[in-house]
Amino acid sequence: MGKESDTRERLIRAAMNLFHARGYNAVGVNEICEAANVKKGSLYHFFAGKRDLALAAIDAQWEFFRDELLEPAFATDLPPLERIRRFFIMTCAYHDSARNENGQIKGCPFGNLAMELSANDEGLRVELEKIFGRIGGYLEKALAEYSPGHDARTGAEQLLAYHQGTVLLAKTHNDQQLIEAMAGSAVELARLTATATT
Amino acid sequence: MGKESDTRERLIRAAMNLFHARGYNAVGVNEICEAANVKKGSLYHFFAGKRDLALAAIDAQWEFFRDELLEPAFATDLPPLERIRRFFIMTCAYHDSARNENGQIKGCPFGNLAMELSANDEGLRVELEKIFGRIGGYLEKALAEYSPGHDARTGAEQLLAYHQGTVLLAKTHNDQQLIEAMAGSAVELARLTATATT
DNA sequence: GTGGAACTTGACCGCTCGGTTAACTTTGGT
DNA sequence: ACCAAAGTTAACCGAGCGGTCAAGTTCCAC
Repeated sequence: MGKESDTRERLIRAAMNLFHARGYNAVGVNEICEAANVKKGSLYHFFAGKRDLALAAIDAQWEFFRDELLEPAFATDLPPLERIRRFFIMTCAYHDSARNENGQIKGCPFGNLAMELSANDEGLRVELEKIFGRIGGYLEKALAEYSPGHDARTGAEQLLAYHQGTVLLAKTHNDQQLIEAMAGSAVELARLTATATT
Repeated sequence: MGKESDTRERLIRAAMNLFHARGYNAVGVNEICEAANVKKGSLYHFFAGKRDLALAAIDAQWEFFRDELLEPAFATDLPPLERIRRFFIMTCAYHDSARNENGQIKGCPFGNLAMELSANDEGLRVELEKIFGRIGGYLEKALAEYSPGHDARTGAEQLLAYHQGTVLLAKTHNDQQLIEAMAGSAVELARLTATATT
């Protein structure tokens, strides 16, 4: 019966959750192993080290983020700009439901790691850069559909920055409502750049 | 002759620079002591611990940020919205000149720490929240001058989010030019919210 | 059934972490 | 000149870090 070991998956899931909740350097491999109910030797059987596990965790986080947030938010049942609004609203809802044990908002899993690790690990920096590029792709597609022929790429980068900044502020204030409150201005920002002269 | 020991100040300066360059958890007290040319015992003579030193470093960073960036950027020699543009441009120039040894952009000293520590240390979270509030105050003042009677507070929060997100993206792409490129849209965002109906 | 790879386990490694201690030197008030 | 307080120094913690290893167990192809 295809009951292959799920050790590897448990490790990735535990690492994903712990890194998101508390950051890379604040979480030790022992803690990850305990959370995954896996002995440390097994971790080093499947992964070259903590950093390698982090790469796998980032990948898993991306798949989760794409399937649970990006794809639903940018589904084409709504007009383009309303998808962007929905992206912000769903981000707010997620952060509300996925708080830490201490009641603290976690923030963007990619933004958190990008801030903590970009200056220390070029490889991880590039990996997170790629993920931001993919998120930007969703925004760009919506903008292009809203205003064909315009420079959707730049507008997407602006909206991505606005989204990241909003989540960072929400985390710092520990108030996810801030994200939803910014949804309207995000849409206006999108409309503005899509109709700019340049 | 008033040659009081500057040990304490050297520690704060070293901690400020190292925490900004590589983050809180990635930097050890030994490294800080070496950089400050101070023995560890002296650190614990002046500070209760690493966290306490971090608080002092955040305070020093704030004074630097205020004097070198905020005050010059928001000087009233320019009209309100142009001060906001100058804030972005000066942020870009700063990040260009203050790169790490490895050529990597450091990012916002407060945003970095807020992302890394907000979920782990409520006290530090509140401290960084206060600093964001002060930065927002500068933006709010400019917005209020541009459009008296409007809700400058909300607009300031939006611009602060946009600024933080821009710096995060610049750090992740390791390209400070992105910040300057966003200056124009920041001004448009400011104009937009200052003339909104609500 | 047997052999070999995949996987698991727990003991163990060197190292660095944040922090402590006690003895010493300097400093400033009286 | 004296003394206490302030500051400095180097040796020293226990703990936890990321990582290793060799012996065991499970699993599957043949």
